[in-house]
Amino acid sequence: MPLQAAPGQANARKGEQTAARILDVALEQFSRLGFERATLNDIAAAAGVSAPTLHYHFVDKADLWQRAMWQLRDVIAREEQLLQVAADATPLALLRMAMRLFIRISWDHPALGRIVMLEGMAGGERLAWLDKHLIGARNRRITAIAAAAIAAGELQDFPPAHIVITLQMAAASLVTLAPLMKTSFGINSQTATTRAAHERMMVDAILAGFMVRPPAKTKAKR
Amino acid sequence: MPLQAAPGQANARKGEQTAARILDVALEQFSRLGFERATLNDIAAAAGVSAPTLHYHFVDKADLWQRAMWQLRDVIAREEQLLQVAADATPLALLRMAMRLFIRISWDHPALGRIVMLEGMAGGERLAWLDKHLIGARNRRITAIAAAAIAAGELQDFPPAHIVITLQMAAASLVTLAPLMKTSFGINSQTATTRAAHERMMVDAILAGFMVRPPAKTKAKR
DNA sequence: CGCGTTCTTGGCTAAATAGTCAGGGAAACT
DNA sequence: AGTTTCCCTGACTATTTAGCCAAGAACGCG
Repeated sequence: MPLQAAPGQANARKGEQTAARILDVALEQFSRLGFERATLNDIAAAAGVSAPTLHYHFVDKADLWQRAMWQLRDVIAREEQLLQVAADATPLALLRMAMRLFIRISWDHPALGRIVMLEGMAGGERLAWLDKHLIGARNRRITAIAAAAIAAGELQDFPPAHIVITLQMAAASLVTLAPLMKTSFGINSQTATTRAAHERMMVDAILAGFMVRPPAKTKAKR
Repeated sequence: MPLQAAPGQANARKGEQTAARILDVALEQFSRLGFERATLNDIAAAAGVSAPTLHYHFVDKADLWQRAMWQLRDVIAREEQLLQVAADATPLALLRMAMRLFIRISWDHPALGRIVMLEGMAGGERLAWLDKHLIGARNRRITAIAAAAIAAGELQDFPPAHIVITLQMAAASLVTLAPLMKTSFGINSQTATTRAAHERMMVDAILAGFMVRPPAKTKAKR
């Protein structure tokens, strides 16, 4: 069940435009509030339509949720593609690349991180859907990369799944918890400088910490 | 607004017992589902009382939420105490200690991590309350420790707040995202072995990664 | 036992929410 | 212009939810 047609089409039927607008709003609201906290009334209002319009374009609240999530499909597919292209690099290089991609996605599409956290801690059918259609394959692929890096002696020997989840959470933490950062520290997570500092930290500290202590030394970067 | 009396008292009035039972259930449900997803009916049912009983013991849903959260006060206070006692250790040692404590709390009181994530990504008045009464002082205290460690040349120079949040998220990730771990990897996060592996990883990889590369070498641990 | 206090409940209200439906307006095609 | 298809809405319903109240049950204490 992909989207009905390519978006942004010049002469897209009018309905598709409003459907797209609704989906944008829905993704935002669902990812911020979760499935039940987000109300159809609010989504409709924010999209500039009235409530029954939602039921014209989408059969259900659940259907709307799935369609909204499906928008993220392209984002993840693109990531997958990039990893595919570089598939002959060393596992460690792949992992570093995956991490950078994850940070980029976290900043450019913060909804994804929020959704994964929200549903990942709640469990249930929506998590099952996400695992099946959005994040499962990707999680397991990156985990396989980590396992390969361990087997190649490039990474310390910890459970690969632990490594991957921890890296993901660490990478997404600043953006996903943006309100907390603001409240507790007065820090605005969305800025480019914050992102740059975080990316540097993830590579130079976190990923470096996972690497097997080098025989001699790493390429001194700073 | 502390709890009405010391719990566990032998001849605690009957009402206090049920109130305590309600608070337990409420903490669980609120932390799993968030404020609005958790319903008073469900909480009452799970606590074995009928709905109006909640309004006898607590004025409001909001009041119930705050009281439920307040239970975590002791947990955090105890942590604070331990850090206080060791206040003369090096900043790095303190930070390592704080991390270990955080991991312990994550496993023993998983509700805390869930709440921080839920409200920390949603923002709003409840996050403000949490910051004021539960996690704000603690966040800023640990951040100060990190800053001291940087100043002492023990830690790489990244924004202390970034370090602290990232460490916390990494420490709590496995337990907080237990359903995701189960769904995507078939891993049960709650087990002691999982926890042990995670703690080892946090110290040997993550925290080690943050440390300033030693002049010669670290005390080879393994 | 008698009586007041503490605790709990069934039965209610008002508000909000997901979802339905018939009708109307706009666009497109003939 | 006429007509068909597409798109949207106002007005409704059923259900769920937080919260209220009066009555009664359980308990403690003289």
